[in-house]
Amino acid sequence: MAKQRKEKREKRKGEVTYSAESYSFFENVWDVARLVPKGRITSYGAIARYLGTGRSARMVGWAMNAVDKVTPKVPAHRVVNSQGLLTGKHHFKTPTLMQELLEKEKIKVKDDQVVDFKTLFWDPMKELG
DNA sequence: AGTATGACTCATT
DNA sequence: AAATGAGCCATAC
Repeated sequence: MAKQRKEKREKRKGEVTYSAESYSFFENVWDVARLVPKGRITSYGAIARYLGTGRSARMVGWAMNAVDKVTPKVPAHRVVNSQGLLTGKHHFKTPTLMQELLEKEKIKVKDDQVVDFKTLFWDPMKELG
């Protein structure tokens, strides 16, 4: 029994097996995240709102937590919180990776906060809808 | 099965 | 202007 459970777990890790609803939700989150242009950023809440789930920004965070398990890759580093703060940096391979990736795209970061956040902000509602 | 926990956000104080 | 509380809802334990 324990073995079965373990196998189930492994499978889960490798694939994306959520309930039908959350499955599409996660997929949508990733899709939107992938649409964020290089050198721009967006926020969890913006994605949530674009998907119509309004206040479930936390779930967007959960979706980001799962980007390891999914392809093509999702530029999770381009998703920050509503203030432009790099709140998710501890979930990257190294705590500094997120900032490094951003700086690679000419996005300046100071004290874990994106400089010119307002200017660089990419709103899916505006850009897509 | 119920509680705790977030890569969040908004309103209120 | 900074701190606090409440809403959010899928996972983890």
